[in-house]
Amino acid sequence: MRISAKCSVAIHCLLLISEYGGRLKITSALAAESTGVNPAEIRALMNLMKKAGLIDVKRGVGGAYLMRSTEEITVWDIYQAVDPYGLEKIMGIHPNPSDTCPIGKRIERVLEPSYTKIEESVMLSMQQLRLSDFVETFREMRRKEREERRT
Amino acid sequence: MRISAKCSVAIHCLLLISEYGGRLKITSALAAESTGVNPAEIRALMNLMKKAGLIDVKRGVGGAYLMRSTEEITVWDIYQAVDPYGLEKIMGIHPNPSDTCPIGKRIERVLEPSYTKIEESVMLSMQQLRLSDFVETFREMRRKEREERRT
DNA sequence: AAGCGATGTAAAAATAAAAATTACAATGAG
DNA sequence: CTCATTGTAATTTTTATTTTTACATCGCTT
Repeated sequence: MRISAKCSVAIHCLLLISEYGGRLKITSALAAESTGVNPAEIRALMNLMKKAGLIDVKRGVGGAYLMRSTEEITVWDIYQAVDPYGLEKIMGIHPNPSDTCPIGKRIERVLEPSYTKIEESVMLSMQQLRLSDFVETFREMRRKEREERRT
Repeated sequence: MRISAKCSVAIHCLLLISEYGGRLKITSALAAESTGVNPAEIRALMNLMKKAGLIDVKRGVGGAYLMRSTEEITVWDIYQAVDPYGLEKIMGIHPNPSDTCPIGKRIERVLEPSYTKIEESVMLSMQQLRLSDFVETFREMRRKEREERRT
């Protein structure tokens, strides 16, 4: 799992729960198999989503369950739960500017307001994407594939 | 320079050119001193911006110069020049999903359209931010500081 | 209440990405 | 021709992240 695919893995897990949670018990072993990611990492990820109130994970018996409808879970909710400092990765600020140079000593404060704007627009677009959108895309995809096979 | 501060360093360099390029020759050594980043990295960064047509860098004699007005250089221009794959860092997709699991084998295609939307919104907000905005913020900041000192 | 299949989580090890450094050929003005 | 400088490749170092291992804990089930 390079360059933070955390959010993708999290969505993958949520889709497993949403689409197969009724029939199968979604354990870390099952999700690990499906995602290709280590069970311990899956457990850590699931645990973060549990703490954020998105899912419930049963100890002892095992299994994960949605705590909200798929319309009530946005990508922003997931992203925040699972990779809270992720956004800083696109726009980090260099840590050792000169404190004698007029630009250097102000650069952080000069960049900050604009970076905040960018982050806000990411937040906004993530808030507009819901787990239900992925569910629909997935189901639509299967439907089409089935049709194709019939022709 | 951790977690891709490339864009920040690039903006820092452009501000040096814009604000002090008339009086000083902006060399990699000078920019390295001001940013706290290695001269070789500065040269690489400047070279990328040169290739993107944002600045001109004189070989032999040295020095960097803007090729467009500060209004005509957006953060998106800079970001694209300097860190073209940067956006993938916020939303990477896990590389080894199961190809037998119904979710696993479709996950990449399920995620992609939404991720594209997010990237487009980042692009849009970066396109709305110009180098001139940073110049203004910088000058305004100095002006206020001078005023404060007078009281 | 013992067994069992799970989770939660810490710690260690491995891996990969990114950055810093070094080095030097190429450049072009004077 | 000299000199300060760029362009760039190669190497080393550093740091972040992931993977793995391990095990205490949990709570059904029998």
